[in-house]
Amino acid sequence: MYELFQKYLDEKTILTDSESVQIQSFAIIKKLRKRQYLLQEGDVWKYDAFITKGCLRTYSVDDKGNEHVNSFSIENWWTGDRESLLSGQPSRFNIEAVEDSELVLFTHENFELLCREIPAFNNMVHLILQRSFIAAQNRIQAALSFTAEEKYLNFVNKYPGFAGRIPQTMIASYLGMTPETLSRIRKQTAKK
Amino acid sequence: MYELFQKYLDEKTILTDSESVQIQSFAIIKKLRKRQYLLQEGDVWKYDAFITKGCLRTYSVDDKGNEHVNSFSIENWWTGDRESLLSGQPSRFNIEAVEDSELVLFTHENFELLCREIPAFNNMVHLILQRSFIAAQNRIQAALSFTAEEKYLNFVNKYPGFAGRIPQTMIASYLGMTPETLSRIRKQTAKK
DNA sequence: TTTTATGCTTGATCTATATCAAGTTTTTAC
DNA sequence: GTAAAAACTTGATATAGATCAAGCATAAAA
Repeated sequence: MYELFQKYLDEKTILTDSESVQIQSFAIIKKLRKRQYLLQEGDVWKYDAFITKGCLRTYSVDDKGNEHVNSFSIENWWTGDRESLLSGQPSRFNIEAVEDSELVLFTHENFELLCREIPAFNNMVHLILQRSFIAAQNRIQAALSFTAEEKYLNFVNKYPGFAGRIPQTMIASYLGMTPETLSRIRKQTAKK
Repeated sequence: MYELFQKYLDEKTILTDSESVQIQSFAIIKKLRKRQYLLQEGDVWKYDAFITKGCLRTYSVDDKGNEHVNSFSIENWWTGDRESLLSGQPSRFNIEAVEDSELVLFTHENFELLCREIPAFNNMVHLILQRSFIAAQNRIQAALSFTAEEKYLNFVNKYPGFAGRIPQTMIASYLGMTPETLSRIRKQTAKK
């Protein structure tokens, strides 16, 4: 479904026809069934990945064997492991499809070439990165200063629709609480 | 002390003489005494700021009047409020000098001009942003999954030298715990 | 140098959330 | 369509860290 990515590009940038063609020529379409992995811990991540359909989760496993959900990504978002991409080191993360999903991949080499040759594309990428950073800052603040209930309400408010399609266990992990706590919070807030 | 910024540039990029001159021509030197503010909540932040000497803290104040330290920045780092810069909206943050400090400021307009005209400069900025994002991701993980002791040890390990020059109250706030808890942790870990 | 403010430590108690455990509902797989 | 596996709920108990309070140490100010 490359058209969905094309639509995204059209919304975010102004490209000439030949630029659009060049971008498309590098695109790799990838489909994942639910529970399939896009990336597994220990592998080096070498792509820039845009999601046209579905939902993925990025998580790590700590020394004690506990999973920690790092992020969710749905259609019209990007995913991947920026740290592994930048360092060339094996990833600490797993990226798994939460639903059947479809992606548009670019090898990072090609992606960088597009950034160099197409200023509008470069600007778009830069803007996404800035927004990601700002979102990360806000999440730090929430993680450090919110109560469990505030974290959940903030999450639902910020990402409406996520709560419905992602298992609660994963959301609890993303918010840094146990599934039991999340279950109790949902019960309480439903009352109000 | 512009030379310190020049030294930083020389380490991070390769610039022609005329590019260096252009960059310097936009630089604004700013000195802050301890406890002076670089930015106050409600003001719009319009710069890119590099610290050549000293230490600053970025914090916000929540509804209940509690301060939350968002970040510390020392010499050879950048500071500012990216959210306000990007959105043009009043900042939620205060940036205050923890020590007497010296900075090199660029108005964001000039900074963007430098990014557009000097590819090496643009690459450097892009790299800094990527690293900042990765650091933010790691901090999220620490905030959500570490115990108070792990948070402190991780902080000391990651930023040796910070612990000595920043009041514990501020470090506690940065790590999302009370000063009392940090004090007890320091006592425990000192024994070992 | 003395005074005042600020930051740090320590103890006693409280509370939000974790953990453990068992039952129920929903989803997946054959 | 039925069995097995996940996911969710609910209750009882435990605990890390917060809060409250008071005294001590260090640094700024006068």
